[in-house]
Amino acid sequence: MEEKDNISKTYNPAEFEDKLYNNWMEKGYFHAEPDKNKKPFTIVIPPPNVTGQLHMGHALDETLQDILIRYKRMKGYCTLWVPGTDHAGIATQARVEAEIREKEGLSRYDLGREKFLERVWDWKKMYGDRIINQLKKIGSSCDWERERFTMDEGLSKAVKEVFVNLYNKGLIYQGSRIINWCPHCVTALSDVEVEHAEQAGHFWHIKYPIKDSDGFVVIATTRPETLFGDTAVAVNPEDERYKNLVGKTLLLPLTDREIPVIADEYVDKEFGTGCVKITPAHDPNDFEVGQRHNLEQIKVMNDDATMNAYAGKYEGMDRYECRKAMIEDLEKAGLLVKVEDHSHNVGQCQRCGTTVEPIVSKQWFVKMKPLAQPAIDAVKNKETEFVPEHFKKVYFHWLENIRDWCISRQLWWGHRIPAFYCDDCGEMVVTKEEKAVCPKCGKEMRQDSDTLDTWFSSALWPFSTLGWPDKTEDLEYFYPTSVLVTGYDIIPFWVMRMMFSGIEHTGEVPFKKVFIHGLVRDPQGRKMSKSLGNGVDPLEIIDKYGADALRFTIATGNAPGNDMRFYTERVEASRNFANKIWNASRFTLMNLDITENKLPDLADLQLEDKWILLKYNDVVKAVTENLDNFELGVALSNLYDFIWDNFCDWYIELVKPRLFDKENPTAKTAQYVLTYVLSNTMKLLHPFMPFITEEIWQHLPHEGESIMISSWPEYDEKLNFRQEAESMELIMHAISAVRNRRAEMNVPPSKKAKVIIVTDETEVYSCGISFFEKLASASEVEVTTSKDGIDLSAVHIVVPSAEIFLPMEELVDRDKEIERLTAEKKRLEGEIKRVEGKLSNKGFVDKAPAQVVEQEREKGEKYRSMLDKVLESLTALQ
RNA sequence: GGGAGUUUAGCUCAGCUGGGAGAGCGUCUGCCUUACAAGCAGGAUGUCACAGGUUCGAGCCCUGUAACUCCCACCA
Repeated sequence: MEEKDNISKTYNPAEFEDKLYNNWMEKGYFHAEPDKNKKPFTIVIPPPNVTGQLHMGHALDETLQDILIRYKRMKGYCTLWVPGTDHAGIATQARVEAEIREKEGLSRYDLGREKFLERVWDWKKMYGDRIINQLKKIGSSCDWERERFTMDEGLSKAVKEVFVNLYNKGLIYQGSRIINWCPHCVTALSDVEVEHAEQAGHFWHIKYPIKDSDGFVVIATTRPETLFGDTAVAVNPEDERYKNLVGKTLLLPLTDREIPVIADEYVDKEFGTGCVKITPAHDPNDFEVGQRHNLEQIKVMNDDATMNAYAGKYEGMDRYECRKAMIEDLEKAGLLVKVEDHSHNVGQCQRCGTTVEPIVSKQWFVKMKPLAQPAIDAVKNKETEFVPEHFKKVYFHWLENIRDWCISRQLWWGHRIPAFYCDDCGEMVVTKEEKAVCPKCGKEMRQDSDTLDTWFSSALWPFSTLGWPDKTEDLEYFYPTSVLVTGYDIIPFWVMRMMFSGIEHTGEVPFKKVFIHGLVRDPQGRKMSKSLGNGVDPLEIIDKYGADALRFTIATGNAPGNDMRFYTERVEASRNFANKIWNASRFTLMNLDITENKLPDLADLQLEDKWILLKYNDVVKAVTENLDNFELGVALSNLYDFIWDNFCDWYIELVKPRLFDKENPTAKTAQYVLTYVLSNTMKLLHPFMPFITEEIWQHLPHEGESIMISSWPEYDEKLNFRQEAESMELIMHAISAVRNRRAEMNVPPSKKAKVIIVTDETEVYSCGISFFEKLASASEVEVTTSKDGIDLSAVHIVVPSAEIFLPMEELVDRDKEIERLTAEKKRLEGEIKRVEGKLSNKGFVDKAPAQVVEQEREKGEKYRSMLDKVLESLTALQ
């Protein structure tokens, strides 16, 4: 829209999106500083991984946040949207390791910790901006001056502070527990990082000979290779079959070890053989049994899941190789009783899919129970509310069943655990300092080589990004944040952990609302994923259809919290909507010779002006309310309907005769109304479609620099032209009815016909004469109160307020007309019957609200009067 | 074994606190009407999963059933 008379005929977003975004950035509209005269509205972005590339999930997440932020900004809040990225420990490290291995054939151990970390930082510098630039493409109005990274200096400080605090409170501890070990990533994982999948496996029944006897017991196992770590066989104390075995000694097959038979409640008599091999170092249940019976823990695997020396001749084999080999050996030795098919749940590493090994290991843990309770209470007390509300059930379910959080990772990329050890005396110190000296022997201490779970730093994101632990002005003003926007899949990883962290460390909930959305799926309903290759690249969509079209698609067509399927066809429809807006604006601009944007003198307003202003006023109210209730999709469809159906299809058409008639004194009024309504509608639409709305707003007469810092339209009581709008709608209804009849009779628009309107509302219909001429292809319009002199066998249309006659004799097919009127008669009779049924129901009349009853009465009257007219017409035809 | 969600037009989905079933896409008819064919006008298509219940009135509330999806869970 460079020049008023040189506006491109179709919407071409590539021409202006980047230009507008850069301008917004240069002007500093995204930046926020604490402003005591305004209320704060804060969102922190769910930080995407530095290694990541923008996908549809991000596009959805960012769009929703941007809608809220832009809306609140226009509403006059001091709005801050904090952007940033996450270091994503495992993912990033794995990525860089793979690259180095591929290009140089080296492993991270070849490089050493320091050199390797340099390489990761190089990688981060190179690719860290990529995702940020992609976020900009969809129009995100983040305060880029405040961009943060989970491993930058300030956030690292917060991480240490939290670790030391929790340690001092006894909420962080080190312990040997069964953890999930990924042999591929070579690190411990927390429970949530393990995904369970049903897998077909086997149940091997193996004989364990009883010492000094010919007897044996049979145990059933799905994991025979852990046999080398067995330190007992357990039976249920109530199990009569095995009572006399308890206390006996068994010979562990393939080894020269002896293990006892013990009794423990944990064993289910009904399952398997009723005898369970106990491997405390490789199974969480066995671990607990082992604790109760004071059994030795024998780890039989190395960190890469190859067998260690305890496996004897199988040492060095991979766990599955070993399994195969030992089963063969057991069979040869006659110790294998049988093999059954058995499917069971197997844990897999969320990142690489490798089957995790439960393994006993010394790790750091966060004690969860004391932290979980306040986080549960805060949601119960509505200090933080979920939208949609039902997601709080998921949240409660997690927190109520929570177990301690394993936070140490055997990775190099991440926050190093601030614990130091003295190699001489074994002393340990936890401190925020960079270095530590042994308090006992004065020797320089060695820092723990492990790093923290990435989510440990993410959990602090809402306050660490605002300067915590320092008491900054930002923290004071912007915290707690207003809304957190994220997908339901991330509730256990992140939402929950931010909640208890915020409450524990700042004494306040980190956000007042959690706005949960669903997942973006492919047209078959599958999750979009790299391996399936079914992902749609948001950047390609933006290139082709524009960011606004993508945003529209994503923000509409589904309810909050539900998954959505992504169809390119829907983006096309969205782009078409943008094109519609574009052309309506072109039309407006082409017919404009005013330079001010203001409401015209209300006394000059015509019927259609009042109608569109009322509709506009209604849409202001609806959109505002829906945005306040997080019903973004509903708000957007309010705008879609208003713009397309009301503004374009009706108002522009209604106003054309005036605009094109230079003599018409109300032509200017129409220009003012067009400008006012269009310009304000662009404001309402701006949070959803920021680019096209800015572009159009700039070309219309306006005040201020940019639509994005203009003020949000408000409902205006003086535009509430209810009665005039009703009159206008009578006319519109009649026009539609005439169009309908003409279409049914296949009358081309070029063939004009006379229209005679018989009505009591002559004043109203007289106002509508020009509309009938323009919109209903009328050659001449006569408005009268009497049917005298009208040929009643003409085409006859009955609408609630009038009867309309189209004297087009050559087109009237008598039989068809009778058929149609008979059908209409039937329909009206049906309606009348329904209404009368209702009204004769005493229960309805007595109990339904008076207003509803009155409505029914009016309907009844309307139908009866229409029926009379139809009957009259039928009589005349026959 | 627990928990959650979904079930509405051919497809994908809306339907706010219960008061005559909607949109987009697709489809059919007619239109290149000086903003827009990425368009205009008009049309067709639904036992709102099923069975009960509450109510004057149920797509919406309650109970149960079925199908699908997802999450959680240590039966070796």
